[in-house]
Amino acid sequence: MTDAPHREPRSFSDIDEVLDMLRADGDRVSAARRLVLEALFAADGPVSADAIADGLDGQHMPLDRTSVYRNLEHFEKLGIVHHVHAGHGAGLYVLAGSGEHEYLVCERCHRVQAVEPKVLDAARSAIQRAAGYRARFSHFPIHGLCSTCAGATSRLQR
Amino acid sequence: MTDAPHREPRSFSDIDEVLDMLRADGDRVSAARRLVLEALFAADGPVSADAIADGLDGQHMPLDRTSVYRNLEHFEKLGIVHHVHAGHGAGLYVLAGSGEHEYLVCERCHRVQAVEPKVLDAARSAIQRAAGYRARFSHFPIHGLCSTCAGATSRLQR
DNA sequence: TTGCAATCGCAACAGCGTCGCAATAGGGTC
DNA sequence: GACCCTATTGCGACGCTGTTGCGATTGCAA
Repeated sequence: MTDAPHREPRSFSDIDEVLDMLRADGDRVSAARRLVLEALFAADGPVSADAIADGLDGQHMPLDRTSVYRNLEHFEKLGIVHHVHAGHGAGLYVLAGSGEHEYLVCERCHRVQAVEPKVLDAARSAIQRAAGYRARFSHFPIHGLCSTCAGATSRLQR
Repeated sequence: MTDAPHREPRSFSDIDEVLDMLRADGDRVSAARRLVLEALFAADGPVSADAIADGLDGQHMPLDRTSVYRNLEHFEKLGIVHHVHAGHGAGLYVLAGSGEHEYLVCERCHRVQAVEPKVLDAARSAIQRAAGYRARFSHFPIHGLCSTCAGATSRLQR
């Protein structure tokens, strides 16, 4: 799970568009590649490499973990995929097709929420002012309590 | 590296104070425990369990990794130590003695900077407003570029 | 000094990710 | 459609981080 994409994120909305991007690159369109992409398109959020290898739900034939990791890394280099570290446990992969996102993870319900980077710009400025850091939450998300869990917790504490 | 401390962070400034806290708790003061604490006091920031086991610099006799992990976890339950995930790689442990801290990690130079929680309160409010999350950066830090590296990067890009 | 439970250290294991290498299979060419 | 070349696959093994089981050791209280 090497960092740093080699290309800018690329936009697409279709699996065939991605396959064409691969072909245009001189890459082969193998069965495994197709299945990894199908799993990513089928997922409704970031998913682990293992989940993809198992076919998310056991639908498709199980793929070799190594190949899945290699393809995800390959896709990441091409700007088709990127990954997030949502806490302990495995890294999670998402299609980059709809532009960059940043993430928030609830420490209690473990839900991973994606937001447009501009949503966090005010927070980014505050961090810049307070600590001099230019923060990015696309690879390592913000951790905390989502509103639902925060509500539940404070109700319990009362 | 189980989460959730069992006690509130406790304050202390001295290794003997900590040893007394252990004794007061009915815990034994073993050689291994003493060495782990010495390593934590000697470190000038968060350190990995392996670094502690190796004696930071090979000064003390190497300790068993398992024992180090078990002691760190034990100390964490007592509110003496807590740990941070600074990126890929191993978790990092710090004494809790001087109160809670939150962390920022530079994605480029990998330096881990600790700040008082109140420094990030404005950012926390901005996140609360923008996404409804109550953010905590004490266990999973903020990632980004520190001012030095951000400066170096923008200079290179020019 | 003795006795016993807390702690230790070793060996083994689990999860995540990577590497090396021989076998397979895309896909261009004839 | 057959052929060839090499990108890609899948297997086995490994590395790192952390955990578990268990017999041996050792604090420490009596």
